[in-house]
Amino acid sequence: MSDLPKLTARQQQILELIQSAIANTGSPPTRAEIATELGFKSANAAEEHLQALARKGAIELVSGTSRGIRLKSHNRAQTASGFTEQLTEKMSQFQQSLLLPLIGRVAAGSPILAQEHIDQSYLIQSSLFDRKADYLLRVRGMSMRDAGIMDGDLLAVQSTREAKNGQIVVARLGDDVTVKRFERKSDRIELHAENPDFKTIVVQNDEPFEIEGLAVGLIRNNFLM
Amino acid sequence: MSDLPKLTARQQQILELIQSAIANTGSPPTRAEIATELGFKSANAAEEHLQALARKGAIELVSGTSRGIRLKSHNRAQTASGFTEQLTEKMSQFQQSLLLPLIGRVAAGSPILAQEHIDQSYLIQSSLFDRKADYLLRVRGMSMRDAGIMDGDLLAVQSTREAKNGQIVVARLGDDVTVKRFERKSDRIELHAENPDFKTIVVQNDEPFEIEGLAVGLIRNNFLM
DNA sequence: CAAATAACTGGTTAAAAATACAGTTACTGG
DNA sequence: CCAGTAACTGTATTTTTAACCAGTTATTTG
Repeated sequence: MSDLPKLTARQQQILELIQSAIANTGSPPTRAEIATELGFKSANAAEEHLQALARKGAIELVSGTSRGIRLKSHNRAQTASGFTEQLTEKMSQFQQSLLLPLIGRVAAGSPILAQEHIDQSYLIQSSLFDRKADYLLRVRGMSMRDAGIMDGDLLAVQSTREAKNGQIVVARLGDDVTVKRFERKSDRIELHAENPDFKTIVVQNDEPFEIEGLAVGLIRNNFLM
Repeated sequence: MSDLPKLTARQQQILELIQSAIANTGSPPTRAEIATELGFKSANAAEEHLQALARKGAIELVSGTSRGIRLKSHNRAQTASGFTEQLTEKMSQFQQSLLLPLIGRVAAGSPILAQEHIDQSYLIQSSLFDRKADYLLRVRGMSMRDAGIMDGDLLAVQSTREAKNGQIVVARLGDDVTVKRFERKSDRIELHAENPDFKTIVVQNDEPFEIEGLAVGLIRNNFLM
Protein backbone atom coordinates (compact mmCIF):
# COMPACT_ATOMS: atom_id res chain seq x y z
CA MET A 1 0.00 0.00 0.00
CA SER A 2 2.51 2.53 1.15
CA ASP A 3 6.23 2.73 0.73
CA LEU A 4 6.67 4.97 3.72
CA PRO A 5 9.37 4.11 6.20
CA LYS A 6 8.02 2.86 9.48
CA LEU A 7 7.66 5.29 12.32
CA THR A 8 9.04 4.55 15.75
CA ALA A 9 6.54 4.37 18.60
CA ARG A 10 7.61 7.80 19.76
CA GLN A 11 7.30 9.28 16.29
CA GLN A 12 3.85 7.76 15.96
CA GLN A 13 2.96 9.42 19.24
CA ILE A 14 4.16 12.79 17.98
CA LEU A 15 2.14 12.34 14.81
CA GLU A 16 -0.98 11.57 16.79
CA LEU A 17 -0.36 14.58 18.98
CA ILE A 18 -0.21 16.78 15.90
CA GLN A 19 -3.44 15.28 14.61
CA SER A 20 -5.16 15.82 17.90
CA ALA A 21 -3.89 19.39 18.21
CA ILE A 22 -5.31 20.16 14.78
CA ALA A 23 -8.58 18.49 15.65
CA ASN A 24 -8.88 20.32 18.94
CA THR A 25 -7.39 23.75 18.41
CA GLY A 26 -7.56 24.18 14.66
CA SER A 27 -3.82 24.69 14.32
CA PRO A 28 -0.79 22.46 14.36
CA PRO A 29 1.26 22.72 17.56
CA THR A 30 4.51 24.61 18.03
CA ARG A 31 7.70 22.80 19.02
CA ALA A 32 7.34 24.16 22.51
CA GLU A 33 3.76 22.92 22.78
CA ILE A 34 4.77 19.44 21.71
CA ALA A 35 7.55 19.47 24.27
CA THR A 36 5.24 20.59 27.06
CA GLU A 37 2.62 18.05 26.14
CA LEU A 38 5.06 15.17 26.22
CA GLY A 39 7.12 16.46 29.10
CA PHE A 40 10.26 17.27 27.13
CA LYS A 41 12.48 19.83 28.76
CA SER A 42 13.79 21.08 25.47
CA ALA A 43 11.84 22.10 22.43
CA ASN A 44 14.67 20.73 20.38
CA ALA A 45 13.51 17.20 21.07
CA ALA A 46 10.26 18.11 19.33
CA GLU A 47 12.17 19.72 16.49
CA GLU A 48 14.12 16.55 15.89
CA HIS A 49 11.01 14.41 15.93
CA LEU A 50 9.44 16.72 13.38
CA GLN A 51 12.51 16.48 11.16
CA ALA A 52 12.35 12.71 11.40
CA LEU A 53 8.65 12.69 10.53
CA ALA A 54 9.32 14.97 7.58
CA ARG A 55 12.18 12.75 6.38
CA LYS A 56 9.88 9.76 6.55
CA GLY A 57 7.19 11.58 4.61
CA ALA A 58 4.56 11.63 7.34
CA ILE A 59 4.42 15.41 7.50
CA GLU A 60 5.72 18.42 5.63
CA LEU A 61 7.47 21.29 7.36
CA VAL A 62 7.01 24.82 6.07
CA SER A 63 10.21 26.53 7.02
CA GLY A 64 10.16 29.93 8.62
CA THR A 65 6.51 29.91 9.56
CA SER A 66 5.00 29.34 12.96
CA ARG A 67 3.00 26.14 13.25
CA GLY A 68 4.17 25.26 9.77
CA ILE A 69 3.41 21.56 10.03
CA ARG A 70 1.30 19.95 7.35
CA LEU A 71 0.00 16.44 7.55
CA LYS A 72 0.39 14.42 4.41
CA SER A 73 -3.01 13.39 3.18
CA HIS A 74 -2.78 9.82 4.36
CA ASN A 75 -2.38 11.07 7.89
CA ARG A 76 -5.00 13.73 7.75
CA ALA A 77 -7.97 13.26 9.99
CA GLN A 78 -11.30 14.90 9.55
CA THR A 79 -11.66 17.66 12.01
CA ALA A 80 -14.49 19.40 13.67
CA SER A 81 -14.16 20.73 17.14
CA GLY A 82 -17.24 21.65 19.02
CA PHE A 83 -18.37 18.32 17.79
CA THR A 84 -18.40 16.94 21.28
CA GLU A 85 -21.03 19.40 22.39
CA GLN A 86 -23.25 18.64 19.46
CA LEU A 87 -22.90 14.95 19.84
CA THR A 88 -23.42 15.01 23.58
CA GLU A 89 -26.59 16.92 22.98
CA LYS A 90 -27.88 14.42 20.47
CA MET A 91 -26.97 11.50 22.59
CA SER A 92 -28.58 12.75 25.74
CA GLN A 93 -31.77 12.80 23.80
CA PHE A 94 -31.43 9.11 23.57
CA GLN A 95 -29.48 7.99 26.61
CA GLN A 96 -28.30 9.89 29.59
CA SER A 97 -24.68 9.50 28.75
CA LEU A 98 -22.03 12.18 28.60
CA LEU A 99 -18.87 12.38 26.62
CA LEU A 100 -16.40 13.37 29.30
CA PRO A 101 -13.13 14.79 28.00
CA LEU A 102 -10.03 13.31 29.52
CA ILE A 103 -7.53 15.92 30.59
CA GLY A 104 -3.99 14.64 30.78
CA ARG A 105 -1.42 17.20 31.62
CA VAL A 106 -2.52 20.71 32.44
CA ALA A 107 -0.24 23.29 30.90
CA ALA A 108 0.90 26.09 33.13
CA GLY A 109 -1.36 29.08 33.10
CA SER A 110 -4.07 27.75 30.87
CA PRO A 111 -7.61 26.85 31.75
CA ILE A 112 -8.11 23.18 32.52
CA LEU A 113 -10.68 22.70 29.84
CA ALA A 114 -8.55 24.27 27.13
CA GLN A 115 -9.02 22.18 24.03
CA GLU A 116 -5.34 21.43 23.73
CA HIS A 117 -5.29 19.21 26.78
CA ILE A 118 -8.00 16.92 25.63
CA ASP A 119 -6.59 13.64 24.39
CA GLN A 120 -9.79 11.71 24.22
CA SER A 121 -13.29 11.43 25.55
CA TYR A 122 -15.17 8.67 27.26
CA LEU A 123 -18.84 8.03 27.09
CA ILE A 124 -20.04 7.74 30.66
CA GLN A 125 -23.57 7.23 31.88
CA SER A 126 -24.33 10.32 33.90
CA SER A 127 -25.96 8.43 36.73
CA LEU A 128 -22.72 6.57 37.36
CA PHE A 129 -21.60 9.35 39.66
CA ASP A 130 -23.66 11.06 42.35
CA ARG A 131 -23.14 14.44 40.80
CA LYS A 132 -22.77 15.41 37.22
CA ALA A 133 -19.13 15.26 36.15
CA ASP A 134 -17.73 17.74 33.66
CA TYR A 135 -14.41 16.13 32.85
CA LEU A 136 -11.94 13.45 33.78
CA LEU A 137 -8.54 14.42 35.09
CA ARG A 138 -5.63 12.01 35.08
CA VAL A 139 -4.12 12.04 38.56
CA ARG A 140 -0.36 12.38 38.86
CA GLY A 141 1.49 11.23 41.93
CA MET A 142 0.56 9.49 45.13
CA SER A 143 -0.29 12.39 47.40
CA MET A 144 -3.87 11.13 47.82
CA ARG A 145 -2.94 7.48 48.17
CA ASP A 146 -4.67 6.96 51.51
CA ALA A 147 -7.91 8.24 50.05
CA GLY A 148 -7.63 5.52 47.43
CA ILE A 149 -6.64 7.91 44.66
CA MET A 150 -3.60 6.50 42.93
CA ASP A 151 -1.20 7.67 40.27
CA GLY A 152 -2.81 7.33 36.86
CA ASP A 153 -6.40 7.23 38.11
CA LEU A 154 -9.00 9.25 36.28
CA LEU A 155 -10.74 11.61 38.62
CA ALA A 156 -14.22 12.65 37.59
CA VAL A 157 -14.51 16.34 38.32
CA GLN A 158 -17.43 18.71 38.50
CA SER A 159 -16.45 22.26 37.61
CA THR A 160 -17.19 24.60 40.47
CA ARG A 161 -15.48 27.44 42.35
CA GLU A 162 -16.83 26.36 45.71
CA ALA A 163 -16.14 23.55 48.10
CA LYS A 164 -16.99 22.55 51.63
CA ASN A 165 -14.46 21.56 54.22
CA GLY A 166 -13.40 17.96 53.84
CA GLN A 167 -14.22 17.64 50.19
CA ILE A 168 -11.63 16.58 47.68
CA VAL A 169 -10.98 19.36 45.23
CA VAL A 170 -8.99 20.12 42.14
CA ALA A 171 -7.21 23.35 42.99
CA ARG A 172 -5.00 25.69 41.09
CA LEU A 173 -2.09 27.34 42.86
CA GLY A 174 -0.56 29.80 40.51
CA ASP A 175 0.32 27.60 37.58
CA ASP A 176 0.01 24.24 39.31
CA VAL A 177 -3.08 22.10 39.40
CA THR A 178 -3.36 19.70 42.30
CA VAL A 179 -5.85 17.32 43.89
CA LYS A 180 -6.20 17.67 47.65
CA ARG A 181 -8.65 17.61 50.54
CA PHE A 182 -9.98 21.11 51.12
CA GLU A 183 -10.20 22.94 54.42
CA ARG A 184 -10.94 26.62 54.81
CA LYS A 185 -9.76 28.21 58.05
CA SER A 186 -10.45 31.75 59.09
CA ASP A 187 -7.19 33.18 57.81
CA ARG A 188 -6.02 30.63 55.31
CA ILE A 189 -6.87 27.60 53.23
CA GLU A 190 -5.29 24.25 53.90
CA LEU A 191 -4.93 21.61 51.22
CA HIS A 192 -4.35 18.28 52.87
CA ALA A 193 -2.62 15.40 51.16
CA GLU A 194 -3.82 11.95 52.12
CA ASN A 195 -0.38 10.51 52.52
CA PRO A 196 1.97 11.20 55.45
CA ASP A 197 4.87 11.63 53.04
CA PHE A 198 3.30 14.81 51.70
CA LYS A 199 2.95 18.07 53.52
CA THR A 200 -0.23 20.04 53.87
CA ILE A 201 -0.21 23.02 51.57
CA VAL A 202 -1.15 26.23 53.33
CA VAL A 203 -2.48 28.99 51.16
CA GLN A 204 -2.56 32.46 52.64
CA ASN A 205 -5.44 34.66 51.61
CA ASP A 206 -3.28 36.84 49.40
CA GLU A 207 -1.76 33.99 47.42
CA PRO A 208 -3.10 33.03 44.01
CA PHE A 209 -5.55 30.20 44.52
CA GLU A 210 -8.62 28.91 42.84
CA ILE A 211 -10.85 25.89 43.15
CA GLU A 212 -11.25 24.32 39.73
CA GLY A 213 -13.67 21.64 40.71
CA LEU A 214 -14.89 18.95 43.01
CA ALA A 215 -14.04 15.25 42.86
CA VAL A 216 -17.26 13.38 42.22
CA GLY A 217 -15.94 10.03 41.11
CA LEU A 218 -12.97 7.96 40.16
CA ILE A 219 -12.09 5.50 37.43
CA ARG A 220 -9.06 3.26 37.38
CA ASN A 221 -8.25 1.51 34.16
CA ASN A 222 -4.61 0.61 34.52
CA PHE A 223 -5.01 -2.51 36.63
CA LEU A 224 -3.06 -4.76 34.35
CA MET A 225 0.46 -3.74 33.59
CA MET B 1 -31.26 30.96 14.62
CA SER B 2 -28.46 33.34 15.28
CA ASP B 3 -28.40 36.73 16.93
CA LEU B 4 -24.96 37.58 15.60
CA PRO B 5 -24.32 41.12 14.44
CA LYS B 6 -23.97 41.46 10.69
CA LEU B 7 -20.52 41.54 9.22
CA THR B 8 -19.43 44.25 6.83
CA ALA B 9 -18.43 43.19 3.32
CA ARG B 10 -14.79 43.62 4.21
CA GLN B 11 -15.14 41.61 7.40
CA GLN B 12 -16.89 38.87 5.47
CA GLN B 13 -13.98 38.87 3.08
CA ILE B 14 -11.51 38.51 5.95
CA LEU B 15 -13.53 35.66 7.36
CA GLU B 16 -13.53 33.88 4.03
CA LEU B 17 -9.81 34.41 3.74
CA ILE B 18 -9.34 32.75 7.12
CA GLN B 19 -11.50 29.83 6.06
CA SER B 20 -9.61 29.43 2.84
CA ALA B 21 -6.23 29.66 4.57
CA ILE B 22 -7.27 26.86 6.90
CA ALA B 23 -8.51 24.80 3.99
CA ASN B 24 -5.37 25.37 1.96
CA THR B 25 -2.53 25.44 4.43
CA GLY B 26 -3.96 23.72 7.46
CA SER B 27 -3.44 26.71 9.73
CA PRO B 28 -5.15 30.04 10.27
CA PRO B 29 -3.24 32.99 8.81
CA THR B 30 -1.11 35.51 10.68
CA ARG B 31 -1.98 39.22 10.64
CA ALA B 32 0.85 39.82 8.23
CA GLU B 33 -0.38 37.12 5.88
CA ILE B 34 -3.87 38.58 5.85
CA ALA B 35 -2.41 42.00 5.11
CA THR B 36 -0.29 40.72 2.23
CA GLU B 37 -3.15 38.74 0.81
CA LEU B 38 -5.46 41.74 0.75
CA GLY B 39 -2.80 44.27 -0.13
CA PHE B 40 -2.75 46.10 3.20
CA LYS B 41 0.43 47.96 3.88
CA SER B 42 0.09 47.44 7.60
CA ALA B 43 -0.64 44.33 9.54
CA ASN B 44 -2.58 46.44 11.93
CA ALA B 45 -5.44 46.64 9.48
CA ALA B 46 -5.72 42.90 9.72
CA GLU B 47 -5.49 43.05 13.50
CA GLU B 48 -8.41 45.43 13.66
CA HIS B 49 -10.51 43.31 11.36
CA LEU B 50 -9.83 40.32 13.55
CA GLN B 51 -10.83 42.25 16.65
CA ALA B 52 -14.04 43.25 14.95
CA LEU B 53 -14.77 39.68 13.93
CA ALA B 54 -14.10 38.50 17.46
CA ARG B 55 -16.39 41.20 18.88
CA LYS B 56 -19.12 40.08 16.55
CA GLY B 57 -18.66 36.48 17.57
CA ALA B 58 -17.55 35.17 14.20
CA ILE B 59 -14.17 34.03 15.45
CA GLU B 60 -12.33 33.60 18.69
CA LEU B 61 -8.84 34.96 19.25
CA VAL B 62 -6.42 33.04 21.41
CA SER B 63 -4.20 35.71 22.85
CA GLY B 64 -0.48 35.26 22.91
CA THR B 65 -0.38 32.43 20.43
CA SER B 66 0.62 32.56 16.84
CA ARG B 67 -2.18 31.85 14.38
CA GLY B 68 -4.51 31.81 17.34
CA ILE B 69 -7.67 32.30 15.33
CA ARG B 70 -10.53 29.90 15.85
CA LEU B 71 -13.62 29.86 13.75
CA LYS B 72 -16.81 29.63 15.70
CA SER B 73 -18.71 26.52 14.80
CA HIS B 74 -21.30 28.24 12.61
CA ASN B 75 -18.47 29.44 10.40
CA ARG B 76 -16.55 26.24 10.36
CA ALA B 77 -16.47 24.45 7.07
CA GLN B 78 -18.17 21.27 8.04
CA THR B 79 -19.46 19.18 5.23
CA ALA B 80 -22.51 17.13 5.92
CA SER B 81 -20.68 14.01 4.92
CA GLY B 82 -17.75 14.80 7.17
CA PHE B 83 -20.08 15.22 10.07
CA THR B 84 -21.88 12.02 9.28
CA GLU B 85 -18.67 10.07 9.15
CA GLN B 86 -17.68 11.33 12.51
CA LEU B 87 -21.08 10.74 13.93
CA THR B 88 -20.92 7.20 12.68
CA GLU B 89 -17.58 6.81 14.34
CA LYS B 90 -18.87 8.12 17.64
CA MET B 91 -21.99 6.04 17.32
CA SER B 92 -19.88 2.98 17.02
CA GLN B 93 -18.15 4.12 20.16
CA PHE B 94 -21.59 4.17 21.64
CA GLN B 95 -22.32 0.73 20.34
CA GLN B 96 -19.07 -0.41 21.83
CA SER B 97 -20.55 0.37 25.18
CA LEU B 98 -21.62 -2.42 27.42
CA LEU B 99 -24.34 -2.66 29.97
CA LEU B 100 -22.46 -3.99 32.94
CA PRO B 101 -24.57 -5.47 35.71
CA LEU B 102 -23.74 -4.29 39.20
CA ILE B 103 -23.49 -7.12 41.67
CA GLY B 104 -24.07 -6.09 45.24
CA ARG B 105 -24.14 -8.92 47.67
CA VAL B 106 -23.28 -12.38 46.53
CA ALA B 107 -25.46 -15.00 48.14
CA ALA B 108 -23.74 -18.02 49.52
CA GLY B 109 -23.52 -20.86 47.09
CA SER B 110 -24.96 -19.14 44.06
CA PRO B 111 -23.10 -18.06 40.95
CA ILE B 112 -22.05 -14.45 40.95
CA LEU B 113 -23.96 -13.57 37.85
CA ALA B 114 -27.26 -14.98 39.08
CA GLN B 115 -30.05 -12.59 38.21
CA GLU B 116 -31.12 -12.07 41.78
CA HIS B 117 -27.97 -10.17 42.63
CA ILE B 118 -28.33 -7.64 39.93
CA ASP B 119 -29.58 -4.34 41.28
CA GLN B 120 -28.88 -2.26 38.26
CA SER B 121 -26.72 -1.93 35.19
CA TYR B 122 -24.43 0.80 33.97
CA LEU B 123 -23.59 1.63 30.42
CA ILE B 124 -19.81 1.71 30.16
CA GLN B 125 -17.73 2.29 27.09
CA SER B 126 -15.79 -0.91 26.63
CA SER B 127 -12.55 0.89 25.84
CA LEU B 128 -12.66 2.54 29.27
CA PHE B 129 -10.86 -0.46 30.70
CA ASP B 130 -7.88 -2.26 29.21
CA ARG B 131 -9.77 -5.52 29.05
CA LYS B 132 -13.38 -6.23 28.47
CA ALA B 133 -15.30 -6.22 31.75
CA ASP B 134 -18.22 -8.55 32.36
CA TYR B 135 -19.67 -7.11 35.52
CA LEU B 136 -19.20 -4.66 38.34
CA LEU B 137 -18.81 -5.92 41.87
CA ARG B 138 -19.38 -3.70 44.88
CA VAL B 139 -16.38 -4.12 47.16
CA ARG B 140 -16.99 -4.69 50.86
CA GLY B 141 -14.36 -3.92 53.47
CA MET B 142 -10.93 -2.40 53.45
CA SER B 143 -8.73 -5.42 52.90
CA MET B 144 -7.41 -3.99 49.62
CA ARG B 145 -7.05 -0.44 50.90
CA ASP B 146 -3.37 -0.07 50.04
CA ALA B 147 -4.10 -1.01 46.45
CA GLY B 148 -6.52 1.88 46.34
CA ILE B 149 -9.61 -0.34 46.46
CA MET B 150 -11.92 1.03 49.12
CA ASP B 151 -15.14 -0.06 50.74
CA GLY B 152 -18.02 0.65 48.40
CA ASP B 153 -15.96 0.84 45.22
CA LEU B 154 -17.21 -0.85 42.10
CA LEU B 155 -14.70 -3.29 40.77
CA ALA B 156 -14.92 -4.03 37.07
CA VAL B 157 -14.36 -7.73 36.65
CA GLN B 158 -13.63 -9.92 33.68
CA SER B 159 -14.96 -13.44 34.12
CA THR B 160 -12.16 -15.94 33.89
CA ARG B 161 -10.93 -19.01 35.73
CA GLU B 162 -7.29 -18.14 35.30
CA ALA B 163 -4.97 -15.57 36.75
CA LYS B 164 -1.29 -14.80 36.84
CA ASN B 165 0.67 -14.17 39.98
CA GLY B 166 0.29 -10.64 41.22
CA GLN B 167 -3.05 -9.95 39.58
CA ILE B 168 -6.03 -8.90 41.60
CA VAL B 169 -8.75 -11.51 41.43
CA VAL B 170 -12.26 -12.15 42.57
CA ALA B 171 -12.08 -15.53 44.24
CA ARG B 172 -14.61 -17.84 45.74
CA LEU B 173 -13.69 -19.82 48.82
CA GLY B 174 -16.48 -22.18 49.56
CA ASP B 175 -19.39 -19.80 49.93
CA ASP B 176 -17.41 -16.59 50.31
CA VAL B 177 -16.46 -14.27 47.51
CA THR B 178 -13.44 -12.09 48.11
CA VAL B 179 -11.13 -9.69 46.27
CA LYS B 180 -7.41 -10.31 46.77
CA ARG B 181 -4.05 -10.34 45.08
CA PHE B 182 -3.38 -13.78 43.65
CA GLU B 183 -0.25 -15.84 44.07
CA ARG B 184 0.11 -19.49 43.12
CA LYS B 185 2.87 -21.38 44.91
CA SER B 186 3.83 -24.95 44.17
CA ASP B 187 1.74 -26.49 46.91
CA ARG B 188 -0.81 -23.82 47.68
CA ILE B 189 -2.47 -20.61 46.61
CA GLU B 190 -2.01 -17.42 48.60
CA LEU B 191 -4.54 -14.62 48.53
CA HIS B 192 -2.86 -11.47 49.76
CA ALA B 193 -4.73 -8.58 51.27
CA GLU B 194 -3.29 -5.15 50.61
CA ASN B 195 -3.61 -3.95 54.16
CA PRO B 196 -1.36 -5.01 57.04
CA ASP B 197 -4.42 -5.44 59.27
CA PHE B 198 -5.56 -8.41 57.21
CA LYS B 199 -3.93 -11.77 57.03
CA THR B 200 -2.98 -13.56 53.85
CA ILE B 201 -5.41 -16.35 53.09
CA VAL B 202 -3.67 -19.60 52.31
CA VAL B 203 -5.62 -22.10 50.27
CA GLN B 204 -4.36 -25.67 50.24
CA ASN B 205 -4.81 -27.60 47.07
CA ASP B 206 -7.58 -29.72 48.48
CA GLU B 207 -9.72 -26.83 49.68
CA PRO B 208 -12.63 -25.55 47.65
CA PHE B 209 -11.40 -22.60 45.63
CA GLU B 210 -12.23 -20.97 42.37
CA ILE B 211 -11.21 -17.86 40.55
CA GLU B 212 -14.33 -15.99 39.50
CA GLY B 213 -12.61 -13.24 37.60
CA LEU B 214 -9.91 -10.67 37.16
CA ALA B 215 -10.03 -7.05 38.27
CA VAL B 216 -9.76 -4.91 35.15
CA GLY B 217 -10.98 -1.57 36.44
CA LEU B 218 -12.46 0.37 39.26
CA ILE B 219 -15.15 2.97 39.66
CA ARG B 220 -15.78 5.03 42.77
CA ASN B 221 -19.00 6.96 42.93
CA ASN B 222 -19.48 7.61 46.61
CA PHE B 223 -17.13 10.55 46.96
CA LEU B 224 -19.61 12.88 48.51
CA MET B 225 -21.20 11.70 51.71
C1' DC C 1 -22.90 68.91 12.39
C1' DA C 2 -20.46 66.23 15.77
C1' DA C 3 -19.38 61.82 17.01
C1' DA C 4 -18.91 57.29 16.19
C1' DT C 5 -17.36 53.63 13.19
C1' DA C 6 -14.89 51.30 9.43
C1' DA C 7 -10.79 50.97 7.12
C1' DC C 8 -6.74 51.88 6.77
C1' DT C 9 -0.84 53.66 7.18
C1' DG C 10 3.23 53.58 9.93
C1' DG C 11 5.95 52.37 13.64
C1' DT C 12 7.24 50.02 17.98
C1' DT C 13 7.89 46.35 21.28
C1' DA C 14 7.64 42.11 23.75
C1' DA C 15 6.57 37.54 23.39
C1' DA C 16 6.31 33.42 20.71
C1' DA C 17 8.43 30.34 17.73
C1' DA C 18 11.79 28.24 14.64
C1' DT C 19 16.07 26.50 14.35
C1' DA C 20 20.87 25.79 14.87
C1' DC C 21 24.73 23.83 17.74
C1' DA C 22 26.98 21.19 21.37
C1' DG C 23 26.35 17.62 24.44
C1' DT C 24 24.48 13.04 26.85
C1' DT C 25 22.52 8.36 27.14
C1' DA C 26 20.82 4.12 25.57
C1' DC C 27 20.32 0.82 22.15
C1' DT C 28 21.31 -1.68 17.74
C1' DG C 29 23.58 -3.88 14.01
C1' DG C 30 27.87 -5.11 11.79
C1' DC D 1 33.76 -2.93 20.19
C1' DC D 2 32.58 0.80 17.25
C1' DA D 3 29.55 3.54 14.51
C1' DG D 4 25.12 4.97 13.81
C1' DT D 5 20.61 6.19 15.31
C1' DA D 6 16.89 7.58 18.46
C1' DA D 7 15.79 10.38 21.96
C1' DC D 8 16.65 13.53 24.53
C1' DT D 9 18.88 18.30 27.66
C1' DG D 10 20.55 22.95 27.49
C1' DT D 11 21.74 27.15 25.40
C1' DA D 12 21.60 30.68 22.02
C1' DT D 13 20.12 33.47 18.12
C1' DT D 14 17.13 35.19 14.75
C1' DT D 15 12.81 35.57 12.75
C1' DT D 16 7.93 35.68 13.17
C1' DT D 17 4.07 37.22 15.25
C1' DA D 18 0.81 39.55 18.25
C1' DA D 19 -0.48 43.57 19.99
C1' DC D 20 -0.27 48.24 21.10
C1' DC D 21 -0.17 53.35 20.02
C1' DA D 22 -0.74 57.48 17.18
C1' DG D 23 -2.48 59.15 13.12
C1' DT D 24 -5.54 59.78 8.53
C1' DT D 25 -9.72 59.48 5.57
C1' DA D 26 -14.25 58.40 4.38
C1' DT D 27 -18.85 56.98 5.76
C1' DT D 28 -22.56 56.61 8.69
C1' DT D 29 -25.70 58.00 12.32
C1' DG D 30 -28.08 60.25 15.93
